[in-house]
Amino acid sequence: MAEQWNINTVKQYLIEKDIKPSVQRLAVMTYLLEHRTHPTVEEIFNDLKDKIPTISKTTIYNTLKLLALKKAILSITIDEKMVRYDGYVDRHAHFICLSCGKVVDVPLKEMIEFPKTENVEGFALEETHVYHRGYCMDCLKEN
Amino acid sequence: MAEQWNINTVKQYLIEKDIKPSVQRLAVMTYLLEHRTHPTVEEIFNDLKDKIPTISKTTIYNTLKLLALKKAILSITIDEKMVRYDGYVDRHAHFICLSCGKVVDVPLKEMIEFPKTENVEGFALEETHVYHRGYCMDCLKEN
DNA sequence: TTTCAAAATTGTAATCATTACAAATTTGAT
DNA sequence: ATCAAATTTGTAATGATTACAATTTTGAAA
Repeated sequence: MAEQWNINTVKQYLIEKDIKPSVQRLAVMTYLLEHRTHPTVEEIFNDLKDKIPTISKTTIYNTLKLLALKKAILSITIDEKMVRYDGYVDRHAHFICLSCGKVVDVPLKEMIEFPKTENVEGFALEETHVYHRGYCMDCLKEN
Repeated sequence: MAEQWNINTVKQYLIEKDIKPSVQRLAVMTYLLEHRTHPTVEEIFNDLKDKIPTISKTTIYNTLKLLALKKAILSITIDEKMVRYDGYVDRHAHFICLSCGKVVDVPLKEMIEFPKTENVEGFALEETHVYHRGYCMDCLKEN
């Protein structure tokens, strides 16, 4: 892993993004930086409630909505059932395995070119997502 | 509109895609070819029940799932709440207005290059989607 | 430090898209 | 005309997300 996060660097990151760094927000943001699995609300909640027993699922929802609004994280709609979240906001694509549901990052260099949002006329663009669907190696081997 | 569809050409299209053309499947497929609004299940159901009063929402769900599986249509997960559907399966991107929820097609020529799915190593890729989020002209004018 | 209003968090109840499932209907080959 | 398989349908269940009101925390001013 290229970067190393501690409580102060994460706190600083949130402040830069105009987010007041509460204990819960720090925990969610840190979780997403340390778990590059594109977790769901359920997964984040289940893991965080061990460290912060009083945390509620509504707070996870509120926090993720705020972090995404402030562009500190990405919300990923690649899965038809649940929204997934990504703590890394640099440009990259995503892949979901239609068999096991796993979501992984796809480096940009494996694509010809990331679409230039600036080139779409007549709209004020906020974000662009590239999603791939298919079957991962692990699932392909099993069948 | 470049293409003109009638019941026979749609029937032929379904057969080509290995889908038995029932009345309901023809109605859903025709609806998607004639309404390029990326409708939801609710919208399709509400419009079709006038022509086919006995049609059920479950059939709409079943049919859309089958059509998407056979790659006769696209299922679009650009909207966090509901899946939307597109009767056109040629390569193009989508844009959703974060204000009014409208989903429109974005021609490929407005992007540098559509990502080449063949270039992603280690996965068997089925589909690739490019989604843009932002604000449409109509909503920008109002604010 | 005390006070107090604004912000944040929490728990519960409601919403609503989607799915499960079993019954009813239709289809198509014999 | 028969009958099994495929399709359609209606209802009930599921489960992610949101609404909302109550509680707690924060942080500035006295």
